[in-house]
Amino acid sequence: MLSERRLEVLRAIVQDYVGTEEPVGSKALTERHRLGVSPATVRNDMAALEDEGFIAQPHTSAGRIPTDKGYRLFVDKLAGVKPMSSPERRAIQNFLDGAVDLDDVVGRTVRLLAQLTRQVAVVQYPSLTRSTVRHVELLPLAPARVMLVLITDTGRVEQRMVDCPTPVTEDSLADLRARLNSRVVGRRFADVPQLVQDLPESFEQEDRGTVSTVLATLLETLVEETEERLMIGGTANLTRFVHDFPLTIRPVLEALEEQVVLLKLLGEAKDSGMTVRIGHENVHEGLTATSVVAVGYGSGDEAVAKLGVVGPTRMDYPGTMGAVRAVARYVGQILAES
Amino acid sequence: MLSERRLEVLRAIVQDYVGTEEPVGSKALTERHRLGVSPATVRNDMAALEDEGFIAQPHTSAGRIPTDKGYRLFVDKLAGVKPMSSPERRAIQNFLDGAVDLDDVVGRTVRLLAQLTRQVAVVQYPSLTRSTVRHVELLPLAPARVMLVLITDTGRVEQRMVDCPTPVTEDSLADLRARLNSRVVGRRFADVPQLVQDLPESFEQEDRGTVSTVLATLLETLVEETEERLMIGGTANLTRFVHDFPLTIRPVLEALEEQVVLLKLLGEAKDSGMTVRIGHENVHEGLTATSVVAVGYGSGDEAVAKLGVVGPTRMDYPGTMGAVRAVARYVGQILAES
DNA sequence: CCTGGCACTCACCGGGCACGAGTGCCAGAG
DNA sequence: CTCTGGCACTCGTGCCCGGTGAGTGCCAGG
Repeated sequence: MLSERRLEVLRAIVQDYVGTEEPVGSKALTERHRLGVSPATVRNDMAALEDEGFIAQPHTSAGRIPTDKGYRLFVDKLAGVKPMSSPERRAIQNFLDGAVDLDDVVGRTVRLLAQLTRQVAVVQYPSLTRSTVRHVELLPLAPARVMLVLITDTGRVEQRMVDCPTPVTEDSLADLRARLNSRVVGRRFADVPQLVQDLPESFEQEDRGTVSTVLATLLETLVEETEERLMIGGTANLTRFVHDFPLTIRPVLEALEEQVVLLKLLGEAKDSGMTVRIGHENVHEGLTATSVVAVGYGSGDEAVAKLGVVGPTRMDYPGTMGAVRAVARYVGQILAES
Repeated sequence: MLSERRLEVLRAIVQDYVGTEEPVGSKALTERHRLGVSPATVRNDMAALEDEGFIAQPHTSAGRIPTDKGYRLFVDKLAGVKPMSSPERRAIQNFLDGAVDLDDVVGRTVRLLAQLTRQVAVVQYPSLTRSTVRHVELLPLAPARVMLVLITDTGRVEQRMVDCPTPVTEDSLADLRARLNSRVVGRRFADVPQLVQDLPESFEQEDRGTVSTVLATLLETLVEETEERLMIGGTANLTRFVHDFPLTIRPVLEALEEQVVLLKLLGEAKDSGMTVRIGHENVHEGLTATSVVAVGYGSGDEAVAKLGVVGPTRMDYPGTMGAVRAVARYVGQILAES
C-alpha cells in the first residue's frame, strides 16, 4: 500500500498537470505544494508511483503525467465532488427555468453543461419506457390516416403517422382513445404492451384492424434502442487541447456523431450515483483518450435518463462532477414541475 | 476580359488544387491537363490571373491557389452542377424512405448530406410560418392546464403547455378546438394571427380568459426566429483538413454551435435556386475560410425551409452542389407524401 | 528514511546549409 | 503579337548540429 505522502504526491501531480497541461517535475511540485520534503524525496516517491503504474513519463528527461490508473485512484480516493457556489446554482436554475418545452429544456441543459464544464455535453431525453403515460391522443387527419401522439409525465411528446386498413369514423376513434387512455394513463410506458394486449378483442370486428394497427405503431414507438434520443453540444470545446490535435479530436468527433455509441456510453453508467469512466475504461476505440462523467436524472427518485460530459482524461474531475451533479439535480426539478 | 485559355487555366488550377490541396505550379498544370501550351505560357497566364485577383501565391517560390474571387468565377462561369449517378439517387431515395417521422427525416437527411459531401451538413426543419395548418389540437391534462399541439402539412409537430387562468371544461375545450380548426386548417400559419384575431369575442365571458391564453401561446409559438429549428451533422468531416488546423476549425465549430448564426446563414440564401457563398462572402467572422452551399426545399414548388453544407472554400463545388440539389429534391418528395 | 550533490539523458531551440519547386524576365522563333 | 526555351533568382523545407536546461536516478551521509 502507498504511504499517505505518496498519495499526496499523486494528488499534487494530478492537480498540477490538469492545471498546466505539462508534465510535472519534482522541483516544481515541492515549490507549488507544501509537501514538507525535498525534491529528492519526491523523486523517490515518484519512482514508486511509476512502478505501481499510477504515473508515467512521456520521455526520459521529462516530468511525470498521471496514467488512467492514476486518475482512477485520484477520483476514487483523493478527490471529492466540488460543490457549485450558490451564485452558480442560482444561475443554473434561472437559465433552466426559462424553457418553454422539453426540447428547450434539453437544449438549454446541453448548453449549460458545455459552458460550465467547458467540455462536450451529452443529454439524453427522458426515456419513454421509464416514464409514465400522461396521455395518448389519436387525431384523424384523413379518412384512413390517424396521428398517434404519446405524452409522458416528463413532457416528452412523440408522434407517429398510422395508416389504417379501413376508414375510421370520428366516433370509433374517440372510443378507442377513451378506452386506451383509461387503461394506460398514469402507468409506466414499459407496462403498456401488457396493458393493451387484449384491447382489440373488445372491439367490433370492423374496427379491429384499425385498433391493431394503432396499437402496433404504439408498441413500435416504445422499442428500446429506437426510442432513445439525445442531444450533444459544446464540441467546440474539443479544440481546447491543441496539443495532440488531429489525432485525438478526429475519432472523438466521429464517436460523438454515432448516437448508438453515445447511448451505449450513457447506458453503461450506473443508474444511481455518478459514474466516471476514465480513458481505456471506455471500450469504444475513439474514446480511449477521453473520460466520461455521467449521472442519471429524473423527476422523482428514479432516473428517467442520463446526462454527462465527455472530455480529455486530463480534466478537472471534482469540478466537472460537481457541475454534472448540480445540473442533473435541477433538470430533475424542472421536469417534476412541468 | 480574360481569354478562353486563361479561363481554362483557372479551371485547371481550381480542379488540381481541390484535388491535391497543394499550391499548383505551371509545370504540373501542363502535365496534368492538355492545355497545348508550354509551362512558360501558362506562367504568363497565371501572372495575368494573379493581377486580376483570381489566384494568389502563398509565398514567392510556391505555386498558385485560387482566391475567393477565383472560386466565384469558377462556380459562376466555369463549372456546372454535377448530377448524381442513378445508383446514388436510388440510394438517397431508399435511405430517406425509411424515416418514421419528421425528426427522423431531418436526421437522415443530415447524415446523408454529410456522407455524400463529406462535409458538415445543416438542415432546417420546415418553417412553421411557411407551412400550412393540418390540425390544431387541445388536450386537457389537468383542470387548468392544456396542451396545445400544432401539426403542419409537412409533419412537423410543436407542443406547448398552457396554464389557463380558470379551470376548463372538456366541452368548452372541444368547442374552442372545433372553431379554431375550422378557421385555420388548410391555411398558412403565417396567416393564423389574423384569422384568429376576433375569436375570443365570440366566446362567453367566462371562457374568454382561457381562449385568449391559448391563442397567445399559439401566436408565441409562431414568432419567427424562435420557431426555427435545425439539425447539423458531419462535424467530424472538419478534421479532414489537417493543415491549417486549430486556427480554422475552432471558429467554425463555434459558429456551428450558434443556431442563430446558422439560421442567419441559411436565411441569406435565395429562396429558389442554389446559393453558394464563398469565403469572405460570409459575413460571420468564423466562417470566412468556409463556403456554404444552400438550397431551399419544400413539398410543393415553394420552399418551406433550407438545407446545405458548410465546407472549406477548397471544396468540390460541382459535386457538392449536385448532392445538395439531389437531397433537397428527394426530401421535398418525402414531405409531400407524408 | 530523508536529503543534498552529482553525473547523465534528452527534448527543444536556433543557426547554418543544401535542395528544389516555382517564378519572372528576356530574347528569339513562328 | 504570341508562344517558347533558357536562365537567374527566391524562398520554403528538411536536415544536421551544438548549446541549454529541465528533470532524472543514484549514492553517500545525516
